[in-house]
Amino acid sequence: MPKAVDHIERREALLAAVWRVIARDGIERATVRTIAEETGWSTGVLAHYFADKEDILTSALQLSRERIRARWEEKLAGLKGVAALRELVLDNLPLDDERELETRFHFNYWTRLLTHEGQAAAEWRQGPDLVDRLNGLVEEAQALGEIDPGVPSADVAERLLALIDGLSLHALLNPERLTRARQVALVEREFEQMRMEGDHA
Amino acid sequence: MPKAVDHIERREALLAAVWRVIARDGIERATVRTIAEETGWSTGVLAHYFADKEDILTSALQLSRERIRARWEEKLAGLKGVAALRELVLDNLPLDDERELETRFHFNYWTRLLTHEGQAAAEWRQGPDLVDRLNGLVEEAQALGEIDPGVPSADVAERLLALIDGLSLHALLNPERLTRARQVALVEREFEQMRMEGDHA
Amino acid sequence: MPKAVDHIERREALLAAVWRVIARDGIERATVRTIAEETGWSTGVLAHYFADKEDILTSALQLSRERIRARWEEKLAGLKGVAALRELVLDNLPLDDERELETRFHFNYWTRLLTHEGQAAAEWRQGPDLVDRLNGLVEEAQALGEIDPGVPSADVAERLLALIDGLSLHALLNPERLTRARQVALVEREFEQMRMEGDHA
Amino acid sequence: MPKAVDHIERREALLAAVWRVIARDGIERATVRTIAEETGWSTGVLAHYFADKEDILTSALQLSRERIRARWEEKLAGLKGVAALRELVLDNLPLDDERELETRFHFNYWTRLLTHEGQAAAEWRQGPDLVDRLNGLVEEAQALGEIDPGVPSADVAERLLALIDGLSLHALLNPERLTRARQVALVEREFEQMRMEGDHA
DNA sequence: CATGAATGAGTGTTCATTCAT
DNA sequence: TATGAATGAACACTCATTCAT
Repeated sequence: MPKAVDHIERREALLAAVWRVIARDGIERATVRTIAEETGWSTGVLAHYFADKEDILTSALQLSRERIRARWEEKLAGLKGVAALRELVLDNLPLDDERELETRFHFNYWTRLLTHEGQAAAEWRQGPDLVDRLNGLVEEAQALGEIDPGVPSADVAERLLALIDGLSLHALLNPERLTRARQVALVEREFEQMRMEGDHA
Repeated sequence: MPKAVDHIERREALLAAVWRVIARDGIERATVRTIAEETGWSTGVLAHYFADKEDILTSALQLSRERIRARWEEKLAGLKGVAALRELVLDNLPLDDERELETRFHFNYWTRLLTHEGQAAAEWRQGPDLVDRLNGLVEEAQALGEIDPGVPSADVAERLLALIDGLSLHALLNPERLTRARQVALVEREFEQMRMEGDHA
Repeated sequence: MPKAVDHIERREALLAAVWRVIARDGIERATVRTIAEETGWSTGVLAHYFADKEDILTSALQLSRERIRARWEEKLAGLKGVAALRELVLDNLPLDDERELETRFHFNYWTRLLTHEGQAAAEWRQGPDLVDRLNGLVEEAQALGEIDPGVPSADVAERLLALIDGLSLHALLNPERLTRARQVALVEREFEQMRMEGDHA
Repeated sequence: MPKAVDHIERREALLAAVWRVIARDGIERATVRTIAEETGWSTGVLAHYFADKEDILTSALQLSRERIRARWEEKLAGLKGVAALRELVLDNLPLDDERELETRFHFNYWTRLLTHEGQAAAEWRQGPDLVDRLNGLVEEAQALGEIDPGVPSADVAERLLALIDGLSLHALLNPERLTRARQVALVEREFEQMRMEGDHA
């Protein structure tokens, strides 16, 4: 009998290599050969676990999303309203190496989405429902009287989402200007203001 | 006497073709041959005016930036403080087809920037200095008493920049959710709030 | 004590799977993996019984030839001269699905034979000695006075052989034009004529 | 200006290389690389003149057919009935090196047709209308009283076609047994017999 | 100045083959 | 004896780049 291989584990190891390659070299340079090199195996191995290059990429995205979602569950456990919201926003910034890799990875996907427009875009587009999650927590915070209920929750959520991805992008592009500390500080100020508005009203 | 060819003019004509191709077919499809066909010249002519395909694309980007900057001058003429700030933010959102293409193009470059870090990155990075411009106008608005002078102008500028690019990104990714009208509405609300805070203080 | 496996029996079972795959999917699609799946065993097992993919296919061919020869014995039993000749010619036409597959397969090999001339060509070439068999029966028929003894038997045999393979080929290429019924009719006419010539002389 | 290239001439030169490769190595070994090597150019050149590998192969077939048809016109000029028929049959046998190459080439196509069944088969299938041509000449010969008008012309044509391809095949497979002289002799005997039958009736 | 013929490295993909278990 | 994980060469195809004309 050949070596027993844990398929799921192996798949995840391969996909992790995909993340690294894309984060490091960009999705354009993420060829099957490059990915194979990063995994330490030959190109043929990828054919065992994935139907297609497309399948490789979408699987990598999917796994990443699952991990992120799992992390949310963990971090948000026991938190409510603004406290949860704050945690969720901070979790989605590239504040450590792991999340910086994630951020690079996802930006690359988005760019691909923008250029390949039309293809299997729809599948990729359905992100980790961050907007919905933000929206739910905003509503919760409003119900708890933590923030101004006068502003539509969707607007607050959309602004937070824009803030997250805008800060993430510039943090990657100009890490000297937008240090991790600075990102946190800006988010804190944002939440302070949100609370103030709530008090104000 | 050789045919007198206005290099600059010709270059711009060629770059205009690059834009048309990208706008029509997407960046992916913008091969040297496709671009050459669009210009009406042969592929070889591109070699005369550009070193590289890379050079073709970066030149197109640069030209785009010059045009954007020129548009700013025009739009901001006679405006001051918050009014100018508002105009500048709105100008940087993908609110018409031209700017949507610009945004798409710039995102593409930013992603490349994330990976090609060593090389011509520095050159690309010096973008249309939007942050500085935002910062200057924020300071102006603070001096005019339009917005709260208690908040560091750099923070306000950074947040606006994040908002611009965050909204831009999501507008491209989810045009149904983040329609042009919605983008404008969200920006208006932002400025309303800024003013309120100013009043408040 | 190792499991006792009847090599010959197993080999034939595997080759039967080869035939099924080819009949179902075509020679092109008959990959080692496909064949292995059809056998119900793993791909590795084929390596035990065959040196090569080439070996798999030639073995399948050889088995086919043995079966054909066995079929001849059966069909020609008790027949002599023209009657036997007629039966032999008809047996070598693609008049049912099994023989159509055989024909397809043999043509494929002949074409390979045209190119691989040096190597195992000799081995392949020694086909089911159809010419010799035809020749023998023609001589028999001549001896029996059924057909004109004036024509060299080798010529008659060669023409019949050409007829067989020419009709077979076109039957596969243009099954609408050269239906099975039409093939039989043409052969019958040929034999009628042969007899007439015999009578005539 | 770059070297002026006669596109048609170049195309034909490339296609001649395709013939040579297929006749020599078989259609399976006729890869784009092999063909390119035979042409003496790089693989990229083939991309200039042909859309596809499929296009390369079908173009090669088409050109070959055109040449054969042109040769018919030439050889049959001024001939009628049986004389023309005889010439046409002989022309389609591999009686010189050129026609042997053609025969090898076409047999390879047929085999591909048999295995790839279903694809662009229809296009390839429409041969150089040899059957129709044979049929026409048989009718002519019957009208001229050269051969028995009692036998359906289609049957005679079909038999001649089978004879042509059957002999061709075996001439390639067993050149020692079926020499060129022997092929001619067999054909002559066939025509003698046809005439005899005509007289007889 | 401009051409476009020619190059050849690089792409995703398939698949016969090998071999440790 | 049998497995199937792993290999890596070969495939058709794309395309930026070069350069003789």
